[in-house]
Amino acid sequence: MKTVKYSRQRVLILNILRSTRSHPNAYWIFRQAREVMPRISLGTVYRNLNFLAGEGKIQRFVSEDGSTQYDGDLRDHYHVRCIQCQTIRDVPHVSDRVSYQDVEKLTGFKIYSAHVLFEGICPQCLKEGGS
Amino acid sequence: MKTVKYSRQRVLILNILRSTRSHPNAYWIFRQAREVMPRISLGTVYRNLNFLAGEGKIQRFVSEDGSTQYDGDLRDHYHVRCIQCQTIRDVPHVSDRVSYQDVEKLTGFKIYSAHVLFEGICPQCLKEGGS
DNA sequence: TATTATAATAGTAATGATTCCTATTATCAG
DNA sequence: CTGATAATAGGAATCATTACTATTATAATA
Repeated sequence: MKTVKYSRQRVLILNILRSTRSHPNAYWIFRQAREVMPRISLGTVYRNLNFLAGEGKIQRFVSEDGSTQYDGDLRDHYHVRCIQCQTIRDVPHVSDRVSYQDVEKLTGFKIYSAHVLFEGICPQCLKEGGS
Repeated sequence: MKTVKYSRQRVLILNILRSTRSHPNAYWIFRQAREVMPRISLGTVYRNLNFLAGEGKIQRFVSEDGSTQYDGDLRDHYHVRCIQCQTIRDVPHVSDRVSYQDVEKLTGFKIYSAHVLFEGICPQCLKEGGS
């Protein structure tokens, strides 16, 4: 049987992701990791992010600019993206819940998860933009 | 002032997208377009898809495999993706609505749109998979 | 603690989607 | 019909991600 080995690299990557509230991409995580472990390779970062996502230890989602972003926060929450500065922030709690049952009835799918992404303009850009 | 010119290519691409209920990627649209206009280039397809999305004439969203998919259906609707065969289908109507106002209060963002993506296993794969 | 099978790594090459560049062509206002 | 210029075709360039391979680190077991 296949035994998973928790390398120092794997543990480091998971810790980096858990210690930030942002939703970084692989390259950002790579640069952070280099500060601690100067010879770690970008391929290792990608391999582990995919592994951790497969294990359900982190969340991944694909952003508008084509790159993938990762989230160490597993609690069920939604996201908002600013269409001007591209920042992604968490939505801490939303009163309305989208009903899995309704969707299952309508589509025949067995539903396991839902991703909700709002788009708009963040307070910062609203202030600066003027409009 | 800049006058927009509606080239035959642009019109063709929009029509292809409106005549399908699938959510194709740029390359699929390119192949369809070639059937009608054999010298059209992939760059033209990309340029026009971006243009049409900017005009609000089509919707675009980024799929799990990193490629972008396009949708000619502008009515407000949700999507379901099958995590096995990767197909994306529309969810025709959902009773619960996610409240923009709540999100605006919680985040300070001005919200313009929301994308909802459910993930699960489609009827086809449920049947074949057995589990 | 030492041995050993193999999972995981570093470094680099390869891939694939998308954008950029430029000379040429098509569109449309007058 | 004509001129200004928006848009195109084709190909090169870019960027994120994956694949490849020889080497190293991990963890089960003796």
